[in-house]
Amino acid sequence: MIDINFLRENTELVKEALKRKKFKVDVDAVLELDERRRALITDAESAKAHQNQANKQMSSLDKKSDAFREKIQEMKSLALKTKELEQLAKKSDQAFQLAFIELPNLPDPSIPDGFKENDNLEVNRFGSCEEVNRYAIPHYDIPWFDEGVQFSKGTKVTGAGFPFYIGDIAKLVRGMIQFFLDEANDAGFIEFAPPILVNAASATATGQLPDKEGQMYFSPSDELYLIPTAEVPVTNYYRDEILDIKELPIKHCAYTPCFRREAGSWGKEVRGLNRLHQFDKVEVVKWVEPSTSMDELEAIRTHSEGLLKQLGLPFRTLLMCAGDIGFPHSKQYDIEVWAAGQERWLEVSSCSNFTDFQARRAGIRFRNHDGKVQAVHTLNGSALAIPRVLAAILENNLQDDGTALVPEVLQDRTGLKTIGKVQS
RNA sequence: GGAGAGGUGGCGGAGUGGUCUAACGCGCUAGUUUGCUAAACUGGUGAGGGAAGUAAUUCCCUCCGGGGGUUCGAAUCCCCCUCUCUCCGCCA
Repeated sequence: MIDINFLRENTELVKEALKRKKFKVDVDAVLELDERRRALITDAESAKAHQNQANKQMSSLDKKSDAFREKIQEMKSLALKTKELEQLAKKSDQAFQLAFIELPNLPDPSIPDGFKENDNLEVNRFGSCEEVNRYAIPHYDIPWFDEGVQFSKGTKVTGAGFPFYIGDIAKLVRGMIQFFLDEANDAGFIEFAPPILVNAASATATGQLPDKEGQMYFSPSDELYLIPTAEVPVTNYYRDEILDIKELPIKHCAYTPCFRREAGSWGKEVRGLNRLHQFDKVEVVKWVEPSTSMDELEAIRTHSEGLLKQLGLPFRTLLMCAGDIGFPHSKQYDIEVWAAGQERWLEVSSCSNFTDFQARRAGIRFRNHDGKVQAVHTLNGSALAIPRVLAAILENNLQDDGTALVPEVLQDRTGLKTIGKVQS
């Protein structure tokens, strides 16, 4: 959530900033609820204070005296009135919280305006997508692809979008996970192996709830959500804690499978590995001192870009426009890999600065140099999402004999130099 | 899954209806003393929210695992949930 004090004091500025995002909000309604809530809280608290004081006097009275009996009668009605006022205050506070939590984070001034894909600003590019590999074809059209990534078996066992990876492809997936984790470790991210089911409080803290309710798999009997990204359990590790400023920045990474319902986005654009309900991803997460967070965002972006460079895959980095970034995001880069067979860009990483939005919501704070408790800034980045990287490797690295060259950094980890069958 | 015991501040730990403004100890911190360190002594030491003030600050409300209840009044009594420990069962 944003800072309520900032909202009260800079209402117009907040309104203008939120107009840049795609979310419909009614700032005035929130402020009205806030005022109403505060008035009712003041009423309830002064009634309670009065009652407390009267109660204190009672302890000095003899319980058997008439004075005590009289006082009790008086107190009964006082208590009743206090309870009523407290109920009103509680209800109005809940109404406020409900509306307040629907306000998205403010977009950073440095990001471009816009609501469409081509409003995003390309800020970096590596490799060439014009220099066509004449052997490249879409990964799902590669003759041996169906054998290595078995959608039909996955559909039988689970449903669409849950493929089996077989043999060398499975090894390649494992090798990538290993490579990404090794790189993150080398960059100072301490590894987590987190739970992949989370409760509603966690999903709310990181901003998946209420905004993306329908996008997560949910187990009603346990009231647990399957994580859409490792960000959720990893960020919540420090929920409701006050961190020591000397510990900052805290850096963690985690490999997890990720689960997304992707309701309503099934179709031609999502063939093969382009979009799955379950996929593997390595995520990096940081908790930082607020003044450093924009630099830390650049560091995450550079880290993720470095992975693609080492894999030798062409990519571009987009600075996302205000209308295209997520609910809790302030600034976000998307990194897209070039899939030479499909001749399209595939998003393989999203690097985000949530500023203090997530941290305030999640109660992750630190004691600043003045000794005051303040929300940290949280950031995260995919480093990287595996199926689309796999798709890019298969497409971009196809050779004249029909096999695909395994990137050098993965060769030792997998024991493979090439993947697939030689064409007969 | 069954039985029992528990969950109190940063930590240990007392408290079984009003004097809890949570004792006492440890830790941390400021000061005094001191050639330095240590020790001793003295004071301070949480979070969230509300009101007033430019502000430093002051006053108030809430918080003893979570939620609900009883009561004029709950850390304390009742109900539900949850977690930890011990024993038993089951099990990758």
